[in-house]
Amino acid sequence: MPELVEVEAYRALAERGVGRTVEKVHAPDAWYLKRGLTAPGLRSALRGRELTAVRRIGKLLLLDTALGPTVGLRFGMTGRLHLDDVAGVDQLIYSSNAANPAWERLVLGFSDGGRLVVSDPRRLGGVELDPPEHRLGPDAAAFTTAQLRSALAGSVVDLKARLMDQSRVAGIGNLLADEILWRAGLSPLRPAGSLDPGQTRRLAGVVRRTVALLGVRGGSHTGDLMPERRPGGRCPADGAELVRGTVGGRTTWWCPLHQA
DNA sequence: CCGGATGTTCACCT
DNA sequence: GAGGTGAACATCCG
Repeated sequence: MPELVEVEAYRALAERGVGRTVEKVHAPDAWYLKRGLTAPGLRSALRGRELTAVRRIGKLLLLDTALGPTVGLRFGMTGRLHLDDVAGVDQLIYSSNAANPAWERLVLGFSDGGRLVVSDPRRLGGVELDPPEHRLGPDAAAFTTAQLRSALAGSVVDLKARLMDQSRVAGIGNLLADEILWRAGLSPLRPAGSLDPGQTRRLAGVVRRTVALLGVRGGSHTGDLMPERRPGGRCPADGAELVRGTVGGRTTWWCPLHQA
């Protein structure tokens, strides 16, 4: 599913669109257009505009246009990006890997004949103009220890819930959170504000390294813990049987032996 | 064949 | 204000 890792791959792919001009806008699904946006409104806002930059904050992909609005793309759990029929990621867990034109929620046709396509079977993502970027916390791929400290400080909320709070830290979803906490040896149930300075510094490092590693491997589902997230699964580090629970409203797996 | 599980965001409630 | 809960989504798995 698209967490920071997948959306970063989407961003790199979408770079190919920079410098090209939008000629056609196809937005057949009104549900997918958020915050009052309509298909005619989107069309008139984008047609004839050149893409000047592609950015990413957490799981939010941003397409800047010359003298026009910024397009915000969210991919939910099952959204995919294609550009000129090249896929942003090879495989997306929890989503169908088949292609189906009925799942195309947004198509930007460029004047050179290429096209940028957002397809999303379950329609959990969305498109908006000029999204409120300021509501997102620092990006987990590049944040500092000090930024993580302030994101966690003074909170009694479960550590995992805080890491997934996009307004505090942007980009971490459920699978990434479990992998990070497993690597850091921290229980998802730890009060967020209970980490000492050394633990916070180490966690910041684990976050950055895990994001980078899974990016190289090719997705948020490529963590070492992932194959063991099932009944009877065992900790790859010490062999203890993993515990399953609900933390921050999401299914959570962790090692009761070394995650404290 | 069908019920349950799946993660993200947001509206709503305490 | 901060934190918790549930709805909506549609497909896939057992």
